This record gives sequence, C-alpha cells and structure tokens, in this order.
Amino acid sequence: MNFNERCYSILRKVPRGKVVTYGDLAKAAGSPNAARAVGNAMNRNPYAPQVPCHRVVGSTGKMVGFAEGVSKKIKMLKEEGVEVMDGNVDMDKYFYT
DNA sequence: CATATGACACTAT
DNA sequence: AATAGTGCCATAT
Repeated sequence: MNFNERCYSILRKVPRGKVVTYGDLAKAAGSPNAARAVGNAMNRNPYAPQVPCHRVVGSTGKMVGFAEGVSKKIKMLKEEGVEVMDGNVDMDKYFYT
C-alpha cells in the first residue's frame, strides 16, 4: 500500500458535508509533512469519482486548487451542504475530526 | 538513478 | 494584513 492509496482510503471515509486539510490527511497517511504529496495524489486521482477529493482544502480552510477548477470544487461542496464564502470553508463547523 | 513538478504549510518581509 | 520566499514529500519523466 503506497502513500497515495492510503490517502484515497482515508479520504474515502470522510463523510459528505465535511472537509479535511492536506496536512492532516498527510499526517493520517503517515507523513506529517507530505501535504504537497497529497495534493499531487489528488491531482492525478486515479479513483476519480470514488474518492471525494473535493473535500480536501488548505490548512486554513482556504481553497487551494482542483483539477477541474476551484469553482467546480466549491460548487460541489456547496451541494453537500458546506458553506463556502469567497473560497473559504468554515473549519470549526465542517472540518472532519 | 537523477531531475523536475505540484491541488501545501510555514516563516519572514 | 498581504505578499514573497523556503522547506518537504511522493510521483512522474
């Protein structure tokens, strides 16, 4: 099981309407400082619709990027009930602990 | 095997 | 408060 597959597995557990940060995801995957690598894994995302890669946001809840565009990402999150204001998510309410 | 790349995070201006 | 620069990790080429 390589690093990214671990990321996908973990990310897949994230419930709808919640979000996680790259850093925490990386930490959960076993490499606390591999936030960047996580983003890379999401970018290639071999498990396209299976993994909720759109539920991954920056450490501050700020939208960082998305393969199809941040706009799309925000749209999807809103569809799940996550409030996104000016590209930012309310961490205290939607962060997956 | 070595170099380059990127959807991050943090510190210093 | 906003912007720029630096460090880190795993993958792809």
